[in-house]
Amino acid sequence: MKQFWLIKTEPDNDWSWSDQLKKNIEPWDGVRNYAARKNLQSMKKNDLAFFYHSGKDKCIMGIVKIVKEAYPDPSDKSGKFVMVDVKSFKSFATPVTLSKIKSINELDKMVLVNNSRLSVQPVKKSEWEIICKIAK
DNA sequence: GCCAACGTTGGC
DNA sequence: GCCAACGTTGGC
Repeated sequence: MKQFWLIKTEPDNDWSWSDQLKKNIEPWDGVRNYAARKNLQSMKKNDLAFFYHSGKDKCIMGIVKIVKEAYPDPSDKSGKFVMVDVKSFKSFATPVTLSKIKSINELDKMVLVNNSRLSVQPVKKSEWEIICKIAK
């Protein structure tokens, strides 16, 4: 069964949606958190993930597709952490902001709302569909 | 193995 | 720029 995710990035000093669009396929490296790693390892090829900007924007910019499942992250010397490859999939006509998400009752259980610090989060199918509807 | 102290993240 | 929340570290 296909699963849904949300991955976060800081567009100013890290990686932005426009960078992602330029590159098309890009390894999602640099995750150094065990909860996030667990989620990365649960990702399956062809799963979809929201691409979220933290910091100034605080909105979901679009969707990426997982094109390669978890494999060792070469930027991690300890060899403990993994990364996946993601491919640009769809750009939202209207980015979905955090305040919008918070204003919707059905979305108040989202990990994004309750644990904003986790950088790789699972998203429920129902939540996914609501957000896609908003973004068109 | 517990837990206090510290550092980092991210929304406001 | 502040601070709350959380994760990690390290001493015991």
